[in-house]
Amino acid sequence: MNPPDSTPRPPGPGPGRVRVGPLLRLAQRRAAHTFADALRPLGIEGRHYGVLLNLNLHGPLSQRRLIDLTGGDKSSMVRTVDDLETRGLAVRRPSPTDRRAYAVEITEQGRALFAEASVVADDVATRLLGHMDEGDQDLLCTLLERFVAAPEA
Amino acid sequence: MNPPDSTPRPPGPGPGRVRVGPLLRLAQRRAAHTFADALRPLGIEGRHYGVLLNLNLHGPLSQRRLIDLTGGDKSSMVRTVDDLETRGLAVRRPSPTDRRAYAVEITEQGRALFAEASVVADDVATRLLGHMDEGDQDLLCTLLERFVAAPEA
DNA sequence: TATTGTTATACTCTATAACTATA
DNA sequence: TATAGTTATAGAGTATAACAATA
Repeated sequence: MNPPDSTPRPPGPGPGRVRVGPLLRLAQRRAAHTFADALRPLGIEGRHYGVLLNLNLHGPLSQRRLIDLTGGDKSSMVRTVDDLETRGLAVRRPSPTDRRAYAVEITEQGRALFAEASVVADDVATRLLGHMDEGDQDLLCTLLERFVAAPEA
Repeated sequence: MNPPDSTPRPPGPGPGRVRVGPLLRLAQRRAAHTFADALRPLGIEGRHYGVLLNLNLHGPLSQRRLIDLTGGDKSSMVRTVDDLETRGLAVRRPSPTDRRAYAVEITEQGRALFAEASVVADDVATRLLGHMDEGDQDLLCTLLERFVAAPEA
């Protein structure tokens, strides 16, 4: 039968945890679209920005390490680093410690474009988070950091 | 009426709102993989679970409304509802108020499988969030709810 | 034996447009 | 004119396996 039980339960603090998957999906899509639109004039996409951010933060990294830090798989990372190298934003140098690996390094041009992109990213973040309390904005980022810092199962 | 930013963020290695994009990407990938693996034995994917969850929560919904609630686009939603209907987990009924639209409704079988899937989802959520403090787990979900509840730009 | 990076391939997801029937 | 849903198609993203060089 048709139970008139259409109880529109408010998304209160109740059964939230099972929704973490669907919620992350929605949140990521919203952020990805906004970022993509904003970065398009700079000629890069989110995946490029993520790599530049980590190269700028941590110094030269192997593609393996970049995959762990930004997500994706080996073949995608090859394409992303190819793109960055073609545009002169990063270079592949031989790793000093592992002859199998590269040390992908950000260039001067890369740093310059990353600085531009960071202004854009900050503006995007402001738009994405602007409807939330200021404290909650930082809290969300902090909790996301903790979430992704999970020990590998 | 935001007060002037009296709490300056450390611009250095701190959380940093500019990282909300890359962080959401990482978080979503982690959750999506874990959910997909766990739901596979039940024969559904994350997108199906998201639709069932909202149908169970809100009652019959148009495909338009489902898109707003779960993300995706019109063609993807057609496929997802097709899948659910083929498996007898949901049915398309004519909308009582709009003859263009369907009222997608969860079936008895749908509720049964959703109950199973929710057990799985809860287990997955426990694994995904298990390394965080209990309070932080709920807080993350609550903040994600607020994040995706942004007024459409 | 395992791992880094490359290449090739297939598959899924996404975006877009055209179309209908309604509003 | 605009919207709900369908269909078709192209493009991007993703997963997978094979391979060479090195650990």
